[in-house]
Amino acid sequence: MSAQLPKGRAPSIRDVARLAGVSHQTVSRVLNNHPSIRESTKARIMQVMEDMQYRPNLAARALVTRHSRTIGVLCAAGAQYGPANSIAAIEDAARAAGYYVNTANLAAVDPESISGALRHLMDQEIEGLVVIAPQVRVFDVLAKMSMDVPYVSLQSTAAGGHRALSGDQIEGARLATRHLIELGHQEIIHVAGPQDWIEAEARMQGFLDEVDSAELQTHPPILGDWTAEFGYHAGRELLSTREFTAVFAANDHMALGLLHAFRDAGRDVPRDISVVGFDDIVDARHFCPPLTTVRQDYAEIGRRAVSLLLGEVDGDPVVSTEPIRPVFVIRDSTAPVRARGPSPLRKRY
Amino acid sequence: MSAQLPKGRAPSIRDVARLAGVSHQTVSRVLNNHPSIRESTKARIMQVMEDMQYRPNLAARALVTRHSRTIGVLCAAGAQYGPANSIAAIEDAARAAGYYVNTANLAAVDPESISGALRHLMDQEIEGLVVIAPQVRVFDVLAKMSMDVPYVSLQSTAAGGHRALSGDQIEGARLATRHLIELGHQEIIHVAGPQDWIEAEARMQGFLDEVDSAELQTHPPILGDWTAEFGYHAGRELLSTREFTAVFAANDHMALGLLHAFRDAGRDVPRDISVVGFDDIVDARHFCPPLTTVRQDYAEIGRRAVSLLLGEVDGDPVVSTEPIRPVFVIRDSTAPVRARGPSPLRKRY
DNA sequence: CTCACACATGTGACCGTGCACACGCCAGCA
DNA sequence: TGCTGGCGTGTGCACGGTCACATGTGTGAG
Repeated sequence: MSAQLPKGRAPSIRDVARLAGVSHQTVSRVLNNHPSIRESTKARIMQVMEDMQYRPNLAARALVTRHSRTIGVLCAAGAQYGPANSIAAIEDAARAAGYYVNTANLAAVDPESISGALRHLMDQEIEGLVVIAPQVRVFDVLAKMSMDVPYVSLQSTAAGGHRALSGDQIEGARLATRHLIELGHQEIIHVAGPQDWIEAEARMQGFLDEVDSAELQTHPPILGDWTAEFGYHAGRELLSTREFTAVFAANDHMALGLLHAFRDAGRDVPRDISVVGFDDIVDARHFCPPLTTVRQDYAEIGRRAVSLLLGEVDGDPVVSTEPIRPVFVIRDSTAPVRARGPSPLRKRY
Repeated sequence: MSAQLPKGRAPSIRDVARLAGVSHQTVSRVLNNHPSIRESTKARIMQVMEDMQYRPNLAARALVTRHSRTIGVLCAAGAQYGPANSIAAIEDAARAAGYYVNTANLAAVDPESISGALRHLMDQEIEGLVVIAPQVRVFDVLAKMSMDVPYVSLQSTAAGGHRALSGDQIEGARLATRHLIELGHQEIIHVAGPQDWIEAEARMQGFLDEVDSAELQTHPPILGDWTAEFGYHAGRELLSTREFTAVFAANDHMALGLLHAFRDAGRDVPRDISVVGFDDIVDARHFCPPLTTVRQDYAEIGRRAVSLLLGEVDGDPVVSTEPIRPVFVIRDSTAPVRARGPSPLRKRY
């Protein structure tokens, strides 16, 4: 039997208190499970709450405690593979910890929209912030705004005052590059991401490191925009202007475009050209040919971000910052370089 | 010169009022731009707000008005192409209208997590809800929970008490199917989505409608799970058990898997088999071959959802429910059926 | 027997905002 | 002159929680 005293309003702790024959404060203590409450009282109150379908009013609680139990997510490119997966994981982990998540997707990355989105989040009195906006620019704005909540950035490098969390981009890129080198490739082109993306920078760094340590000639990387469309045009361009036997693309989408361009030009992958991607998006294994790539566990990164942030919020230190190692996945888009044959490079040997 | 009276606390309307030499209520009136305020007073108060960097406290406002200016998004499969794009658009549109968005991603679709996520959203006193969870099951739970806020569902059919918004799935499927029929295909297989997805159902319906009206023999559709992986296995299976010249896949990912399977088996697309997808994901034009598919404007659907919802919330009726027509995109994965040649179907003619 | 001290509970103020209502003032009208 | 009514503004309370402090009760030590 449910007793609903108030008509339109949802029941408050005072309504519960009245029915349970206690003061509102005692009810509050039950909610915050304060130690010194008689077990029988507690049980009775909880029963009444159940009956009335009582749900605490978050706004009221936030007003007085100045804690919203909400973490904010600032995200550029929310529809992209990595971010989307991280966000889903973040929400899941946060909800499991009793936290709410509020996401602000950046439509553009000008300072105006960044600070707008940030204010939007701060208005909610968020207690922590996850930034999945791997452009350098975003952090400049962030620095200016003197954030008074802890924040964690994903897919970027650590900088003043916050933690950064990401797969080891450099290591991933080195794995990919080394693989190509071990297959005998000497002329390797890197199709990178946009210059101001921190991830793009790291992947390029890994590539250059590895090429250097193998003492190969370095080709200037091509700066792309992550899209398959760009990969396609870059591929066509490359075929007519450069000599190479392998391409390392900074993500799988661009790799897809490259495959397309090479196919259009009648070049066989991997016989004529080897291609490596990055991310291991779910579709990558069904590309033509199935793509050799570097797998990143974006969901894990999201989960870690939450536990790091919540640890900081609740005071726990949390030090499990063991790197998230990328996994190299070999499929059919890479093969040993051909010593002979109608290769575009034949004339050089 | 910024005058900050309170030390730790953020300034409240009373702080602003004190500095401006008015009562807190007058400040409140400025915030809610009440008509009868002297222009000079208003200007002075706004100046003080600026100086103090005043930001209204949403929790306090929500507490008293019982309006949070937040809309909730309940979402299954948030990392999928369509939903991710819709969500980004929803957030954008909502923010532009001064609303906040709170997203709850469903990890699983059991009644338990659905109602949990829903309660989570209701706790925030959301004023409207967008449901992007196209499984029938979700709506059963929703119906049971006697929602007291208006809600709009995306990618599903209208049912009791709420509006539904989606691209015209049936029309899209008919376009795809008709295209194949016009190319002369008579043995067309449909690889559908999961049975309990409303979209999957609609696409299948469109397919069947069109096949019926062309008086072709109907093949039983194959029920898939939207993934490329499934498409791949389905493709292998099909080749060994059925006779057909074309496949209509209920989404692009499954189509990708099909392409892969056919390629592996040495069948040429589109020469031997035509394939049509659905969604026009950004990568589709770089598939091998570039995929003929049905484009859906998920962002537009998201935007419409917001304006519909906000119209209902604010009392405006808003009737612009002109259907969102899908666009059929012809690329290279479809071709006229071959009258002769080493087709797997030759023996039937 | 009394004092101190935990335990279990109650009382009242306060968080920042909006709302209902009251107030003073001035204009228009009978 | 007095009454009405709108304008611009102020006063006090309510919203639903939490916090600081007060209160009453039992229990063991001195």
